[in-house]
Amino acid sequence: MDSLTLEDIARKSGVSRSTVSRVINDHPNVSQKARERVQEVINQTGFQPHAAARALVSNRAWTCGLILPRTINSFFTDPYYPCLIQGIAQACSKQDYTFSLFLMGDKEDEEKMFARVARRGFMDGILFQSDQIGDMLIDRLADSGMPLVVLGRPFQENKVSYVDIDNIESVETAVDYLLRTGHKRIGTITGPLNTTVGIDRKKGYTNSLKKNGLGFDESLVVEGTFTEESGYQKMKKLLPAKPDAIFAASDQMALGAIRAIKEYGLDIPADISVIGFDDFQLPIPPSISLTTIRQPIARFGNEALNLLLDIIKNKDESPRKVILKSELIIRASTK
Amino acid sequence: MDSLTLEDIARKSGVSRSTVSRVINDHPNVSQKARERVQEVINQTGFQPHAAARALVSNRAWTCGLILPRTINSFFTDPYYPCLIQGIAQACSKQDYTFSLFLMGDKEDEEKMFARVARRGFMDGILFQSDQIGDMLIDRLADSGMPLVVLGRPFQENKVSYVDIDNIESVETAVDYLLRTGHKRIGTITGPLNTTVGIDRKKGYTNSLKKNGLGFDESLVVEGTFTEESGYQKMKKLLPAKPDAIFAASDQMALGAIRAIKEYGLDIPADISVIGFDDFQLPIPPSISLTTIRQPIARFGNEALNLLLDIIKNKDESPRKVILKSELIIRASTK
DNA sequence: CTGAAAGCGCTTACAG
DNA sequence: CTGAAAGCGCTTACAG
Repeated sequence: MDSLTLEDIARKSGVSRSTVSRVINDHPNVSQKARERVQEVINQTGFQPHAAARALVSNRAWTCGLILPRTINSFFTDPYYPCLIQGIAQACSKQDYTFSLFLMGDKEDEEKMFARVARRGFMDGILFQSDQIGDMLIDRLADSGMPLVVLGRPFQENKVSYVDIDNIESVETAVDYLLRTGHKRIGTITGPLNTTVGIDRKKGYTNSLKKNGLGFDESLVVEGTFTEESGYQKMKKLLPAKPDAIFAASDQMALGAIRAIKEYGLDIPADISVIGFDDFQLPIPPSISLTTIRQPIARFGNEALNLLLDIIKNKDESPRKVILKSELIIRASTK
Repeated sequence: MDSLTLEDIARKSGVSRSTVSRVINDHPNVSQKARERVQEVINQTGFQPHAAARALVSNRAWTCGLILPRTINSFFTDPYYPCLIQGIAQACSKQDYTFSLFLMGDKEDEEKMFARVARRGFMDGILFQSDQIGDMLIDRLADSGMPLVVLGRPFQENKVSYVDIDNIESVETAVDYLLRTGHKRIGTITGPLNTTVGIDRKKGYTNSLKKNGLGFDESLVVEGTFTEESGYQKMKKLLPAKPDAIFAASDQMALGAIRAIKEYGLDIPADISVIGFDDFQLPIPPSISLTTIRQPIARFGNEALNLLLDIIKNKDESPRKVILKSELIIRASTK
């Protein structure tokens, strides 16, 4: 590792260290000639400014934190997390930012994370994945004054900035669609009801039933955990209630539900229609042609980072929210 | 965000800034009395030293990079990545380190990543997930002089330090076991054969056959991609060859293979025994009781980070390797 | 457009 | 054990 400094580059190109700094930071006040000379030396030597020195003086670390509560069972099986990470990685790369990942397990991790995050000069802001347990942390983080954007609606939605997708509306649309296409007994496998995303998607379901003059049938509603296995187990519980359609709050659960339905000897969509939620468009498409709600996960990461950078730049105090639209994708699992 | 400096703490506790620094860094040369006084002020104010200032002067950023080539299809579906990330996160937390994640897609990401990684004062070292495509990058990274540990055996194994598990030996043991328990026609679904892990696990398979005096039967070997879906598809190809046992190079593929076998109407393990590889011990256990090789994934991350920290501290030049033992876990999918 | 100078917040010999 | 001082490698008014 060479350790050239600005001073070295300045000497080699016959200008002052101020000028070199200006060239590096694309400052306008540099003559064409000087700029070219310096640029040449930089290219030739492969000089890279010292990140820490730069962070110290400019008060900008060019790094943000992504905090994921590890309390979520689905972390290891739900493509949501890799997709989210990919989206944020791409957005960061575009903005010349870097992100540090924090996976919190126990209370101790939490304290350690908090101490490190609080160190000035370390990160410019934080992206925090909303969930039930971690939500206590949101208050602490918000109080610390560190720029913060929550991924998904947090319980304290008026206090912090967040980005979310239109969970309620999109599910409502999907269930409307099922009703319009002649289904009478629509069941749902919800997400965990101690999370806002679980609550909101369930709300979309009940909204639609109510709006269409249908009563709420307890026996048609079960609570899952977003995993394939929970979809499978919960669908078994639902089958005796004889639904003719199912809305599952994630694709993984929809896949599990389909497995249970087939095992039971029923046909999809002839006997039961199934709608999922996610449609992450992975490199390997699922073998089942699933009607589902597509959430724009890549855009989600992108919008979150942009909102965060905006807050960092403008020292904006008032919480802001960004809600992204999802889209119903109709395929072969509904009739 | 308060922005106290060392100087402020020094004033408040009636000592010099040197002494405060010593307290923070646990330097022995501080009187009990001074230490207590300073500690009290620190606790009271919640002072945290400025990370960038510290990194600048101590030449240690307390951050490392984790680089994952995103070229791998299985990134979105294989629990390997979340497990790995968790292992490294835990190890980092213990060592008071932070890690930045780099997910590379195209050539452009690669250049950006490289430029950022090369900036001095930004990261102390790099963990690089081995794979076929990214391996060109390993040379560049190694040449840059940045401390580097590769996760999994890289193709240029003599040039860089790495940690790996005993792929060849453990698979050999597993296939030995199948032979010992009376199986005659053992097939395998390998990993991608342009990766060292794919190659090594296949080698374990052929080693065992050879050692036990069995010929290599082309029709019993197919190449998968580590995903469930590829296990399913490839097993279908394998069934006409009438194997009585299968070694799949990942649990995901084993699960896919089992799906195909059951669909075909055969029984496990009565007709075909199945052994997988991974046994990540996720919070949600798989519904199938699978005989498999357990790789110590949490330890893997831990050992990798420790090796890296060691290299950083000792400026060690000669490449080192750490090989971890896996373990055959016998369950109900073998007879 | 350019350079000399101050300063960011630390750590660490050095002298006492 | 303690403090004054130098210095890490940058950026950014300031004066020209």
